[in-house]
Amino acid sequence: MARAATTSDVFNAVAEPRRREILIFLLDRERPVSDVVEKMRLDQPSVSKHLRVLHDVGLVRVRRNGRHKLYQTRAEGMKPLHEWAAIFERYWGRQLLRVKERAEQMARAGETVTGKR
Amino acid sequence: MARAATTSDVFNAVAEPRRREILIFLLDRERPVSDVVEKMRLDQPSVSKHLRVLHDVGLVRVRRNGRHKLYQTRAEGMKPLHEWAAIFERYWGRQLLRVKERAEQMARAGETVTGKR
DNA sequence: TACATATATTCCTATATAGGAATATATGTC
DNA sequence: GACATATATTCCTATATAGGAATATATGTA
Repeated sequence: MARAATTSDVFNAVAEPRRREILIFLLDRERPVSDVVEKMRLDQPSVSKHLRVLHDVGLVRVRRNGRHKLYQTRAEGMKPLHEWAAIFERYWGRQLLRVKERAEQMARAGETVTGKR
Repeated sequence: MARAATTSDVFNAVAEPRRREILIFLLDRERPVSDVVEKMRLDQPSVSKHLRVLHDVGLVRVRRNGRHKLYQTRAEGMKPLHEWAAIFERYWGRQLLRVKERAEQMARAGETVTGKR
């Protein structure tokens, strides 16, 4: 099996660095595709393709304004990713402490019980 | 260009659903590969390969215990992902409000100015 | 309608999987 | 050392890109 499609979920969509940049760029206000092209220094078709992926997974919204299409990041779309990452938050301090404890324990054992290096 | 390597960063590593499952399974304590195999219902080589990716990006730690290797999630490794997702947090409520406002505005315009439906 | 501008889609290719199958490596025990 | 157990690596294949090139579609304007 190959990798899952980039459009299969938010996780896959934001795996691409360019798309993460685009999301930040479109976070504070809506902008036409041409602005993204200029900012990203990517060809227009590439930008359109990235925007399509982001739209498919609900990370941007679009509306037409004349011949422009205005894209903006849908911050709520990031919730699944944020909530998932938050699961790990409560383990940060705790785990660092435990690893440190074990390291010290092993260091003591090395000093007093064996000649282990 | 193809997609970036799964080992290029945390974002790419967690794009794979199985790896996300493994990370949760290994979050509270260290476990041998065989436990992961049993839990995930994947072949052992597949699990080893997933663990390799996770280790390469710093999302798990390993230590040998006899002929077992004990893996555990390194929660701190998730920080980059968590911090990046957190950027979007402050836009959640705000954006929802604005979109609602504009929708109402357009609705009013449709009622009073034109016959637009 | 003809034309310019803005954006999207299609076609192409090199690349990187994810999992299955087979095999290799490492460690413990007798 | 011989053998069993635990884990890792290699080889294989189907699949899905990401970007470049070319083209198609949509909209505004004269």
